[in-house]
Amino acid sequence: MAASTLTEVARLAGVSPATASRVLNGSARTPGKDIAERVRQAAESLGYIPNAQAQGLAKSSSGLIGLIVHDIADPYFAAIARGVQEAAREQRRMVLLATTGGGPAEEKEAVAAFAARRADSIVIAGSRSCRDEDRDGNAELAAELDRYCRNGGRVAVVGHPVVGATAPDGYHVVKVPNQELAARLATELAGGWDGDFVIVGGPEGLLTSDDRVRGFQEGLERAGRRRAEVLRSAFNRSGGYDAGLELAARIKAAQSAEGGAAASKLCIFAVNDVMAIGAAAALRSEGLRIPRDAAIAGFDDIETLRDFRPALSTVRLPLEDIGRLATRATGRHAAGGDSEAAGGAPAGDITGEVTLRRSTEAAA
Amino acid sequence: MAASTLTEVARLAGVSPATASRVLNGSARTPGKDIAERVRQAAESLGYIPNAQAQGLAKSSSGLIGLIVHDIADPYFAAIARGVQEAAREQRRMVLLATTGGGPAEEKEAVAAFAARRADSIVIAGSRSCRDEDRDGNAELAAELDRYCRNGGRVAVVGHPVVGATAPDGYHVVKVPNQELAARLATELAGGWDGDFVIVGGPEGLLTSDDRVRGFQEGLERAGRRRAEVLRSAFNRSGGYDAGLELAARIKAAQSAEGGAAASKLCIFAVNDVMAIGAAAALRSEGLRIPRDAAIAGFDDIETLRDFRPALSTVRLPLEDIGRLATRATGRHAAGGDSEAAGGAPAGDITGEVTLRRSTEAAA
DNA sequence: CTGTTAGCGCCTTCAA
DNA sequence: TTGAAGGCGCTAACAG
Repeated sequence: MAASTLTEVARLAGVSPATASRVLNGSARTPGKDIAERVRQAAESLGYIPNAQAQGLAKSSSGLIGLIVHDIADPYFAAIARGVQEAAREQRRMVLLATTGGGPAEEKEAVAAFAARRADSIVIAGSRSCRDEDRDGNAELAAELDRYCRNGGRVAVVGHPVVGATAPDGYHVVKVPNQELAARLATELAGGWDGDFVIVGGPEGLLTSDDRVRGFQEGLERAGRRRAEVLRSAFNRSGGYDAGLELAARIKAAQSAEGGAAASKLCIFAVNDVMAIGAAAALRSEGLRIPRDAAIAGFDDIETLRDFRPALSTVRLPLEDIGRLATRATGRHAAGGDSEAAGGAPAGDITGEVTLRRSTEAAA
Repeated sequence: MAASTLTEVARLAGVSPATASRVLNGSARTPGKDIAERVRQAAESLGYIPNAQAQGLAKSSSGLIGLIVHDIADPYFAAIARGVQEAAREQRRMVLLATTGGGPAEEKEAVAAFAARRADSIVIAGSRSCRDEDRDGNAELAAELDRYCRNGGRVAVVGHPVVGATAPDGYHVVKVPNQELAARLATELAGGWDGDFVIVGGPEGLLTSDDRVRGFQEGLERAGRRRAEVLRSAFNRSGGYDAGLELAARIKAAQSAEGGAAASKLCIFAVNDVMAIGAAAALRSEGLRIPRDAAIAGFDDIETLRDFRPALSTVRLPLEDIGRLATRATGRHAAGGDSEAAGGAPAGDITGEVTLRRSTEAAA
């Protein structure tokens, strides 16, 4: 009742298993046309499906690519996953999914699990952290990755290298110019905004968040503005909401102090779209309107959020491309820096685009 | 340079591979404490990672669960995927992801690929179709699933059984009461709405869409209202947008004909949230406001869309639970209908909740 | 309680 | 070109 095997196919076709194998997979070239046809028919009639585990064991390569994300339901990761999936399909590989909630300890476990399954490569998405509490976790993750690479595995990390990881062979980083883009966003915003800026950031030590905060401050400085205060909260909608409540209180206080809405208005930069949406919801729940009482901008340009009103100013990141590129970087043929040397722009060059929309319009 | 093997560990510990295996995995109980400790140390010092492929080959069971979705970046599927992922983790299994774009042909390929990898079970999410063009595809998919089940695989389908599939052992359907919930939505809506209803549905033959359309009509009827006209378009945001444009034109025509906004207003039911958002965007782009000029409701209650304004009336579906349940239904210990017989409510009973929000408020 | 012996299903040298 | 033999790493029956 178990699935039929290559041996059975061979027997039915009256050939040796070796021959059957040669026909059904493309080792050299398909042997004698008549023989080949017989084998194929036998396979067909038995409903033969090759056992990938056995193939993998014999060839020691599995056709698997492991993807590690914080949370697959987060639209940011879902978009990256789509890119990974597409690229994997091109390479005729399957993707193994692991969600970790963001801790390096879980990430380490995921890497080990992938290694056990002999995944050919691993893509790690999700912000790295350099907080003290994550020190040990990071070190263990780095060690695990190192071992994986030494055993011939390929790794691509989105954003930042794993903290403390040496860069062994097969270790790629898909860099995302968070800092530069945040700076550009700040500059453009400063051009049309008189009031002060506030940043709603994630916890200190989250590299992606830190980059965006730093970049935004730089951009402000470049535009001759004073640095923005930074509020810290969770790197998700609820964090944004909390910060939003705090800000709403301040705004209302300022408004009543100055006796009118003519007060200098605040422009809020949340380090990702989801936080921005949370903050906006909080302001709204306190009776404030955007952009009348405050402006707000995010980062990522999450597709599902594009219909949000007022339309959110943000930085468009090509999330799918990021996933695709990371995956391709770990492909069999992507080992060397050839594409970089030959084609001009390195294949891993991600770029984004500042996108100003209504949420930061100066007009009341 | 390749990862170290069990044999190496055994040799280093001075025991037989069998013993090492017994220690490192839990077959009976761990042998002699001293021996066990030695083996564990040897494994540790070699950085031993068991080869899951080899284990799978030997035990003929892989610890893999395959998940088939239309598009992982679609928040509906992403939410289900999260549930699947969680349940898989509980069962110490890993999830293999396949995205198909919705065609039965691709789904069949995915099933075959999972079968090749010897996935223990498969979860299929995404609407079934009974359109003519999908007839052959459905048949092939059904055949493939059948074969998979006969070989001992377990399958759970979300929503509807695969068209034409006999129900072999190990084949589960997680039913979603789309029709009933849509009916309830219609009834509740009818209670607070005087005007006419229109349905924005997906293409005819998409079972989920059809169920929701049918249910909504039923609910209307039950409430003593006349049936709604049904507009057909793509089962995604852009389909909703197209339909929205069409409706906007009608609404404006009606308004100017009656010379005022006092005309009987339209309530639009889009068969899923994403379509509803698309339709809402279209209305807005034509200068119409919700719920002033028309009401609108969706289905699913997608999390990312909850901050949309005006808040969307919809039917909350426990997407994560659905994924979890589907996964559990295919677990090793979920074979029989025991849970159903023993625990009262069948484990696969999904329920939803009508959630009325501002988008369908009658007040102008 | 431990070691020995066969495979799991396939691929890949090697001879023929 | 085709077949025979060995092994990928592990587990599961036996035997000791």
